[in-house]
Amino acid sequence: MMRRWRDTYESSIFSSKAHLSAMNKNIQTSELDPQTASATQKAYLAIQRMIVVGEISAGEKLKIGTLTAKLGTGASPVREALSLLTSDQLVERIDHRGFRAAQTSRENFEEILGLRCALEDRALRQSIARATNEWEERLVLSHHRMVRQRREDVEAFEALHKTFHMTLLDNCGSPILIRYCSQLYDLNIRYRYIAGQTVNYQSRDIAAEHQAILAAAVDRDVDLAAERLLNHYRQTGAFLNGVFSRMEPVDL
Amino acid sequence: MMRRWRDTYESSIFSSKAHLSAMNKNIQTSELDPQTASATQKAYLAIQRMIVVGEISAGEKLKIGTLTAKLGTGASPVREALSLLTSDQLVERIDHRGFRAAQTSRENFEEILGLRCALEDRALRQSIARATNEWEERLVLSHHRMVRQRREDVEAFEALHKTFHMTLLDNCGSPILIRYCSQLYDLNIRYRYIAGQTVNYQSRDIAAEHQAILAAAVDRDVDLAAERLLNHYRQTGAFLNGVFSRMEPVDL
DNA sequence: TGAAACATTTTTATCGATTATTTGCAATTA
DNA sequence: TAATTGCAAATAATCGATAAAAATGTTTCA
Repeated sequence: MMRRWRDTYESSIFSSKAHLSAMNKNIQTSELDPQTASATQKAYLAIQRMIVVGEISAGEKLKIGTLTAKLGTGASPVREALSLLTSDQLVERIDHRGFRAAQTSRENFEEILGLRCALEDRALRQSIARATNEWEERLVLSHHRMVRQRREDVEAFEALHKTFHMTLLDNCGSPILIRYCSQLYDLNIRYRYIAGQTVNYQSRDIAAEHQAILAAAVDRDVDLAAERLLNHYRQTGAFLNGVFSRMEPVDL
Repeated sequence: MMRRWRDTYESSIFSSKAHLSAMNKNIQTSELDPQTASATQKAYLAIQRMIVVGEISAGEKLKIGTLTAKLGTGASPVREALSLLTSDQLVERIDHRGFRAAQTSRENFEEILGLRCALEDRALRQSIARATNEWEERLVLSHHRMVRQRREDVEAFEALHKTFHMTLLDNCGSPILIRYCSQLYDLNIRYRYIAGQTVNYQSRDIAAEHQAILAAAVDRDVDLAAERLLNHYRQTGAFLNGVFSRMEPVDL
């Protein structure tokens, strides 16, 4: 019995939070349980996480030896993971000189913000234009799960937050666009971690903003949803820019 | 004497055609001569080329063993190159089942075309908005080189064609956007090769279209240049779609 | 004193071999 | 005959070791 290649890909309404970090498809979406995951997968996720949350700081050298020791795996998987992360713009490679965590800068942050707004605007509009009940339900569900999550567990919340935002877009029917949005999301989050999570989300009512975006999307009001989404990002962007202004350039 | 990391990156007006295939920065732009290039670099370029020009057909299995034999290198570089190509959407990876050349389809082609128009429009507008003499001169030069190249040498022409199109965009000041455009360009070219090079460029006067785009860019007429560029792509898109309609779905 | 040349150490890149997984085939069973 | 199971071959993933290159430190000589 010939099994089709594509059968391996599976997607479920009840997708786990682990799916997420893998949304940009550099690694397989299925098989993410610690048992079966390949060494490369584990290394990819581990290093990505370390860079995004800032455990590895910008520009830091990523020595193969150090990483193999820390991750308890060989050089090949680490190397492959780093190659993958290079494509995500989280790691820079220079021939014969190895890898390092991508540099951060004000310009880079603003580039990401601007591109994100442009691409997510497009994706959201297409997503809503192609809306189905199935998508609408997934959206409501992902929002609910995000709301329910305690804010104290930052990483858990961030995962659900990403799921919500990506669910908004994932009905757009354009896998490449989704991938780019996912990449830009991760790059952006990294700056949020740099600014410090606690400081963030103070004066604004983020929950209300999310609720409003959800409502507009469910109403299938394309313009309103897009406006609210971009506003959401731009406000966060302005807030982070304010934080960065008060930081030493070196720390950014 | 402490040498700064970034010094390795260099960019010159007189960039060679080899730069090009590497523009999406998965591999190093410098050090591309066959002597010093790393095994990974060589494998990346070789496999990318084979997939883009169709020597490796869509969906074809990419066995590590076969590739190491063909490229005369070990498994690690091949594996790393394939990982990189996965991020370029030219290769699909499935865990424990290896790699294969990305599938092609009508939807995929149209997705690429649409995204390309959206992203290049943005990039071109930014590029022109930030125009300098230096950029203008590079642009004229890249156009001249493309015009001068004999059409018979398809690969040489394609390289210069890409250089011209990417030069149009590369003043936009957004490395990530450039990278995405470069990726989409390569994905698109692949479909041109599938349609067959000879058939292409028949009834239209491509040279005139290029000339017109160049003129508008040099005049710094943002709207006109963008309109002409998108038109250029849409016409090519319509042409290819016509070709694909007459092809068996299997061959696409 | 300072810069060049050399040697030493560290680190990266690559290879060859080993292990784990999947696939295809054949035998078995309902 | 169709599905299932078990086995063997093929292939992918990973490891450990080696070769190549870069970074660092030391000496030599102007």
